[in-house]
Amino acid sequence: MTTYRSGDARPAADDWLSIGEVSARTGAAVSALRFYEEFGLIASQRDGRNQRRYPRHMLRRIALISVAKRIGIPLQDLLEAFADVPLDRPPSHQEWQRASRGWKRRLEERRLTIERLESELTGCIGCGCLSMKACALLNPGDSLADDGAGPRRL
Amino acid sequence: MTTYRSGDARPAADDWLSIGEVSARTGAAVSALRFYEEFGLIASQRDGRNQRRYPRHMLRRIALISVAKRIGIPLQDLLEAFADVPLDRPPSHQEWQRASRGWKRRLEERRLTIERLESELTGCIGCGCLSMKACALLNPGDSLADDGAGPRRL
DNA sequence: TCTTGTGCTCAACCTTACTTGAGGTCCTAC
DNA sequence: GTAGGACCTCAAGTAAGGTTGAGCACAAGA
Repeated sequence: MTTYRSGDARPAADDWLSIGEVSARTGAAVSALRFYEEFGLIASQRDGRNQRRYPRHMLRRIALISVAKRIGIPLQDLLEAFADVPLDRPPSHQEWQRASRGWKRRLEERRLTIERLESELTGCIGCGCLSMKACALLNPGDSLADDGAGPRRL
Repeated sequence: MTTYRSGDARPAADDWLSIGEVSARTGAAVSALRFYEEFGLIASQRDGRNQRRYPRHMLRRIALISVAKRIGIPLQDLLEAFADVPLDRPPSHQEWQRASRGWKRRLEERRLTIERLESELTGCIGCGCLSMKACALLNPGDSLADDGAGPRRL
């Protein structure tokens, strides 16, 4: 992984960061940043030497991408989540708010799935009933056949 | 996707299910079940015609795998999570409990990450401060350089 | 002048988690 | 007796999310 520490390179201008600096400050690999750019999730401008320069507001965007990655949200979804957040200038308060509402919806869904599974593990397996039929989470479509030989008690 | 409806085939014996039946009852594709078996996550016996037969307790295991998949837990992790749950017989109450404790730890970690991100979106972006420096979640390593041109207010 | 550091492009490769396809076996029904 | 359905194996393909490597450019320092 080619990740460079910030300080190895001087900023070209005060408000623009090199790819190495962005990598050091966000924890995203240089190659990942180029990949995100190609994917359309982030954007950069080029300096006189054809090197990428990132405005500071891109750091927040990249940080959000990294967090989303940690919890397994696909990049395609991020593209939609960021749809109304501009790439070419610092987003306004309203723009972030609009985007964050979409984010929250996605996060909430994910959290609820996990919470259901957690309570299943406590309330169903934990209690020892081991019932497949009674378990709404493990039978999402509720479409079990009921042909005999049901759940067994130990 | 080759998923068969239960009822298309008759069970060979009351307590053993064919791969098609298991697929219909768990929602997992037939090809996925074969893959899980090769991976070591599930197991089957063969009947006289070399066809897979699954004991009923395997349904629960597969259901848990499907749920874990929905929340993005890698199969490798499941292998560890299931390490002490036997494949060859219905797991005992204690065995499920031991395994479920490991599960709960993993789930809790994931849920906490999501909760932190949710509260960030409300408390930080939502409030409009847009502060990169003050945001613990977006700066996990807390390793930001502090070279001027800080977060901007709108 | 030569090396080192940072950056560039493009193509190939990698891992995870499966799916698809080719070619074959049984069994049942028409 | 042949068609169809469910199953088998093994090999190859796919999509996501990158990483790695080759080959090159430019700038600064020893």
